[in-house]
Amino acid sequence: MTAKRNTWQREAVREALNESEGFVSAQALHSHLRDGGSPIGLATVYRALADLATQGEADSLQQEGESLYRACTPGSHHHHLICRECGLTVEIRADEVEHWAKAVAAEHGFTEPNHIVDVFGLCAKCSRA
Amino acid sequence: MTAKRNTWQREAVREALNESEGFVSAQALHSHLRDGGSPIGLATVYRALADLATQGEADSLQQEGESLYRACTPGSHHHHLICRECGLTVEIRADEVEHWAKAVAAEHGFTEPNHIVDVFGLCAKCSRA
DNA sequence: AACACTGTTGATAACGAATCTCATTACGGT
DNA sequence: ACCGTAATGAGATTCGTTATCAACAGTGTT
Repeated sequence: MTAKRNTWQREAVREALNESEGFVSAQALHSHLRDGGSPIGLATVYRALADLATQGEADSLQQEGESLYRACTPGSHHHHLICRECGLTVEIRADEVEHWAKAVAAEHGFTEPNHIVDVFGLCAKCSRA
Repeated sequence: MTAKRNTWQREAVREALNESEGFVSAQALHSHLRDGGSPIGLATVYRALADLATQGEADSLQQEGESLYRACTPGSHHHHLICRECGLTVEIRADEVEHWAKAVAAEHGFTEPNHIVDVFGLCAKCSRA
């Protein structure tokens, strides 16, 4: 009976992730938690984030050689519109793109298609500055 | 008169990149060059690849914490269909996606939209195995 | 062709993100 | 309360990438 246990650390990471606007790095999240008085370890934050991503409770993307994470609505496939400046993130559904990806893959004989689709830009607020 | 100089090292990297099928890491390219008898340094390979990417002669993507590079047709915006197994890569044009990305960005007040779009899958050959 | 100027190279050190180790802790069922 | 074992965490380790800096080599000039 290998069972997954519930620890306050995992919950702390989940909460901290939910409080964060936009994508954050594991290290940033760890610092934030420590600043908040939590004695949580860095390795644990990495593990918790990896788990959350696996379970579909968090999305991740790679930027400048590091992984960034963000809480997301579980069970729904979606993509992100991200502000390069402030990190503000909007979830976007894009059925057209899903179909396109699948079609393009099939067209070239590829199977089991995955895809990475992210849009970066400057949000309205940052555009004015 | 700050001028960029032509060295055999840069040319060697460009050639090695053109010979490679699919995306390769800087380290892999360096090993390949050394195996071929070239005494080129690792740092130089990194610099050359970064330059090529900046000049639009190479595309790069991040996978599992490392940057991969590939020669590409300069001046043309395109995306990639990549085999997870063997690395075979196909350049794909996708005007629909370009428009979609621009539209979605504008819709949410975002300006200067960039986007990352890559499709992964198993190519016909690898699908059979 | 010799020269000087300066961009480039490369061995190595340094850095940083992420993972591994392993003794200790603590969750969860009995 | 007890036990089995998953989870934790401080530190060491791995690994990709970048910085350092003295030696080198393109490039334009004389």
